[in-house]
Amino acid sequence: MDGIQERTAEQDLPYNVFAKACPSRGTLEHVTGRWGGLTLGALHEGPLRFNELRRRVDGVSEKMLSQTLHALERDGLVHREAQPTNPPRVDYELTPLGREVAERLLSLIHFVEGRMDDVLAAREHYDTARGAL
Amino acid sequence: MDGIQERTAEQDLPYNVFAKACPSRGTLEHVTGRWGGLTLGALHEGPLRFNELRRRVDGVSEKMLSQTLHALERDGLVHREAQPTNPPRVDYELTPLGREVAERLLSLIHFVEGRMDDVLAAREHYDTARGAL
DNA sequence: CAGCATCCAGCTTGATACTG
DNA sequence: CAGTATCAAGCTGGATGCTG
Repeated sequence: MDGIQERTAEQDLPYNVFAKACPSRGTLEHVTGRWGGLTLGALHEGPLRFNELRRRVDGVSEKMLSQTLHALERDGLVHREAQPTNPPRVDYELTPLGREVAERLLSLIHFVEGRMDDVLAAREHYDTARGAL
Repeated sequence: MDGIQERTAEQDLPYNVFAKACPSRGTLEHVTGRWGGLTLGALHEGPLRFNELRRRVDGVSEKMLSQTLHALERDGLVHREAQPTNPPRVDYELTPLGREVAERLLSLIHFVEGRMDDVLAAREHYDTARGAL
């Protein structure tokens, strides 16, 4: 086995996602939510403007992207840079903290992407086993 | 409104979460969803029975846990071992694939937990800056 | 271009009750 | 214990229209 840190989930941290009332739960949800993860992932490549981001994150609506961006900015993961030009130009980019979060997220995303064949196979197996009952 | 197929600066993978129609998107959502992540995190410590899991994942309802577990089992991330005893006993545990996913997820979770002070500070800053307008 | 406000369909969720 | 079934409520998110 590789040298994975074999710690049991609860360490002596002040914050614990497993507790319902912990604020870390909320932040984790912003990060892993439907659009949060994809937004952070897209921004990991570099700064993007609002509509660039929208095209990049396939399927997101204007409203949801705006909402997502606000939540991430509030959590200090994304920096918003508005230029008072006409037409307006606004760039979004990851903060150093956001970059670290995005890296860990991307590690998960890429892993899942890389193992989709296994997942799909498991799915098929599960479904046929069920159908046979 | 078709999706962008082009990959970004990413690697050359057949699956791409950024595309709306990619099945990896669904799996990623099972994994990072409201309860999926916490469930995988809890199971990373070892096998747990249904109600143990419920207690561990604070706030999850019976129904949501059941639903979550089914999705994860179908995706091949969790293994369900039922013993036909009375009263019934069912153990859930991660598959090897599930363990790898859980590790990456936990890396993210622990990172977020460890930086919550920064997040909370950013939040406060954002809110007071807004309120001042 | 970069958004905010509003409306509302429908999906998600939580209670509750019930089964094996 | 380990779930399933059902139903109401509420939140999510898309469409639309408007502003600077």
